[in-house]
Parts: sequence; structure tokens; C-alpha cells
Amino acid sequence: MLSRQEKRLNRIIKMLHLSNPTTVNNLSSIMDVSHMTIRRDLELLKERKLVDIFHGGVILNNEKKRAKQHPYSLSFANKQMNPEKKLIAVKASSYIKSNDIIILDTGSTMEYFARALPDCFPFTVICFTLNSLVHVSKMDQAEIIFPGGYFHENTLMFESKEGIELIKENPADTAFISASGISMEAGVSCSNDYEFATKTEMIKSADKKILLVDSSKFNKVKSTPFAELTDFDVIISDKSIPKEYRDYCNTQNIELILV
Amino acid sequence: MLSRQEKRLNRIIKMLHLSNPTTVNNLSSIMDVSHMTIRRDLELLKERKLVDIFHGGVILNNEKKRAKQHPYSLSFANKQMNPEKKLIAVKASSYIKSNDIIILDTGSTMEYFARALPDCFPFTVICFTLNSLVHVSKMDQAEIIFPGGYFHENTLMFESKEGIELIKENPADTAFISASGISMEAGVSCSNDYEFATKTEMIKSADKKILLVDSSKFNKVKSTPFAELTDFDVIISDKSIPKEYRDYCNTQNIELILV
DNA sequence: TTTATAATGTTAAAATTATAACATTTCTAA
DNA sequence: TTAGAAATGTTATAATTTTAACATTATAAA
Repeated sequence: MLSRQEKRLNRIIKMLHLSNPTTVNNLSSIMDVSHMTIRRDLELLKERKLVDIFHGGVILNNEKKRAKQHPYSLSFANKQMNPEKKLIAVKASSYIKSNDIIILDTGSTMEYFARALPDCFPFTVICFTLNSLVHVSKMDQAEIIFPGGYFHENTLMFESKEGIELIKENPADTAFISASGISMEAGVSCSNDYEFATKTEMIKSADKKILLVDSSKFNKVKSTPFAELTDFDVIISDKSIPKEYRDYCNTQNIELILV
Repeated sequence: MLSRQEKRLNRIIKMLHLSNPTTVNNLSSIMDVSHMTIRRDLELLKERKLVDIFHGGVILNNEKKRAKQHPYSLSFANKQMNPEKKLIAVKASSYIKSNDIIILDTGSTMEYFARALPDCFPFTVICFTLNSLVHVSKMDQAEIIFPGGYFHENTLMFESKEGIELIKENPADTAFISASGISMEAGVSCSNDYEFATKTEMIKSADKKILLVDSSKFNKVKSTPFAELTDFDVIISDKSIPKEYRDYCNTQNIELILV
């Protein structure tokens, strides 16, 4: 149970989210406490670096906000391989045709892909992560299907068995899939159990399957295998992949695109 | 060639980009003009909707920024009744308890509500719109269930029959419902067909039903009726509602909270 | 240059906000 | 339940900001 004051502090922060900045008077009339109480509250919030006080009022200190954001978001993923990932994403976007239904997997490469989607002709996007959704929703011509479900904070993914049903209901032209591990022997794998059902259903649902993986993922095996390399029609990666995979794709008749 | 004043106006905006908000005194000492000059400048900037003035200082107006984003977002909804909506939202947030499962309806009032959610104890949020989702996903302690489905651009809502199944699967403690029309005879109504199934299922699913509607919605009937007033346990509105509704709630034993 | 106009500065009074000291209420633990 | 402590409210005074009226300075056109 929070003390009255702590409740007020929370409420003040909430109020600030609604209208920033705000005044001592406004707060004291809304909360129905004296201005001195509000001032004392603000002093505390200031000590906690949550707000800044100015003559007459208070403003959120949004240094914190920026720092927090999302653990996955871009801040983290941006750090490694992003030039390759961007190139891979841009290359992949050329596989989209007007009126296609496409399906986007999760992961940082897919966020670049979502950002690289063309917005000059109409098509339908099925996606699963908050990041992709935010980008896609800003597009003018795209229809969006977001199967939804339970939120997973580490990847910003939503999944549920009902979501799987929605994938089945909307067979896709092309699935753009990502992975954390690629191995000639162990196949294609990812790091989270909960992605399995969605990933396999995406692959089943789509006519054409395209795998987007930068070279750092090769010869790695992660906890959850979800497909064979031969399940894919196209693999888009960068020039640093091990040579044996070039030969393998050749013999297996997989189109290998290296950016 | 810009006039002196125009140059100052530009400089003030630049200063604000560096530190927002700032004070009249700070600006006048930096620009080496009198506080009256700064005040007159600020009046101009305010007329141009570039800044907001508060006692002692000035802050950038970033409504513009937001307005671009989504057609619905805040730009539109902000225009009418927003002080009441904010107060209603803040009031409603006090009905959430630790470990509750709550369910958030669509609409602008609900976006305010999503922003006003407490983040000092854990609970689960079920929601349907992109706006709510973006806010909720930034919270530290909230679990999120997003039923998902097909996207409706005008309200930023997602809905599907699979989404409805997810609601059924997660019975809520409290449903926070909004409406575009309230009428003693015709009941509670909204403006979009596609909201019907979700709204009725939300109401069925929740133990406690709270209706959030500002006074502008009273004595209006919209295209899609979805509930009776008596379906609700609590109605939160503002003091301008027609008197007859006060009596009605009294006789029908509906808790009526007016902010 | 002169003159009219606009822009800026100055000042004092009014309004608002801040502070500090003390009174009252509320909470907590014995 | 009650004493002590913490939180909140009240008040008067101090500090700051705002306003409005008017003085001064800069600017541009005749």
C-alpha cells in the first residue's frame, strides 16, 4: 500500500503526461490539497530527477524517458551489423509487388525491413511486433493485419493461438523471415520458444519464403529450431557468409542474394 | 533580410530546442533586450502556435509535431472537451488495483486514460488501439494483452473474431468503456459497426463496468447501440451533464462520478 | 535631413508565486 | 487508545513576474 504522498507523486507524474508543463495551482486544485503540499511533492520529484521546477509550475524531466524507451527497440539492435541489416532490408523490399499480402517476422532486421517498405503502391502487411507496427501504421497505402496476443517485452512481440488462426485465415504471398542461427546440419533456429508456433505458421502460410539473415548468424544453433534451409526460396545475406553456404544454396536450388 | 524581431523570434525557438522550457529573464539576458521585448516576442510566437507561455517562461508547443502522425491520434480529439476528458481519465485511473486485469475501450478519452495509467504497481492491460498500445508498452510493470486483428485507420483500432476469443479467454476485473452517444431511451451507442462485437464482449467479460463519457455525449444517439446505461456499475463524466441523468443514475443505483 | 511610425526600454503598481514559521490533522506503533 | 511523529494546512511576508502607461530610440519614406 502506497502512502498518500506517493500516490500523489504518481498522480502528478500522470498529470504531467497529460499536459506538460503544469502549474502548482492546477495540481493543487485537481488534487485538492494545499499549494504547500504540492510544492513539497514537487521538491521530492525534483530530487528524484523526475521533474524540473520553474516559477509557478513543473515540467517533466524527459532525460529519463529517452534513456528508458525499450530494451530491444533500436538502441540495442543498432549496435551490431546494422549496415548489413539495412542493406538486406532494402534488398528484400524489392520482392514486394502491388496488392501482395506479405508477412513480417520479428527481430531487428525486420524492423529495418518495416522501415524500408515501399509506400507507393498498395499491399497488405501482417506483422507481430510493436516496432514494425509503429512503422507500418504510418504508411499511407498499406493495409495492416496484426494478429496480436500476449506481449513479450524482450522482443516486443505479440503472440497467441488466436493470432495463429488469423495467419491461417490470410494466406500470404511472401513471408519475410529472420533467424538467430543458421546451420547446414541443424537448420534454422531462433532464441525464443514462444516464436516457434508463429514462425512455422508464417512459413506454412506463405507462397514464397524469403530468409533475411546477416552473416553473423551462420554456423550458429540457437535453442529453438523452426525450419530447414531448404524450406526457403530465397536467402538474403551479406558477402561475409561462409563459402560452403554458397555451394549449398547452389546445389539445393535456393536463390542466394548477397548485398 | 529579416527584421530584428524576426531574428529574435528564430533565436528564441532555437534556444527552446536547446532547453525547453526557458524563462523570460533567461531570454532577455541572453538576447540583451528588455523583458518587455521578450514578452512581446513571446506573444507573437504564441499567436503563431509555436510556443505556450506560462507564468515566468515559455515552452515549445509540440502539438504540431503530434498532429502529423495519425489522422485520429490527438490532433482531432484534442480540440473538444479535452480538459474534461483528462480529468475523467485521471479519475478513472483510481479504480485500478494491484494485479487487476483491466480492459480499455477505443476512443480519445481512452487514450487519455492509457496515458493516465498508474505505473507503481503491476496489473494487466487488454487494449485494442495503436495509441493505447504505444502508451501501455512504455510502462514498467504492466502486462499487455493486445487481441489484434484488422486495422481501422480512422480509429486506430484492431479487431477480429480471433481477438474476441482472446477477450473471452482473459476475463477482466474492470472494463473501462467509452461511447459517442448516451441516451436514457436509446442507451449507449458508438459510431462504428466494427466496434460492436468487441465492445459487447468487453462488457460481458468484465466483473465491473465503468463508463467514461464527457458531458457532450449525453442525449445523443449514434449508429451502433451496444449497451444499456444500467449495464454499467459506474459512470464517470463532468459536471455539465443534464440534470435528469443525475436522478436516473440515482434511481438505477449507478454510481455517478462527476469531475 | 526630417518626420512619422514602429520597435524597444523604463517605471511603478498590480498580480502571482515562494518561503518560512507555526498550527492542525493524520498516521503509526506502543 | 494514546503519545509521538509525520504529513498537511494556514498565514503573513518576501520575492518574482505581469501589466499598462508612457518615454526613448531606431527605422524607413518623403
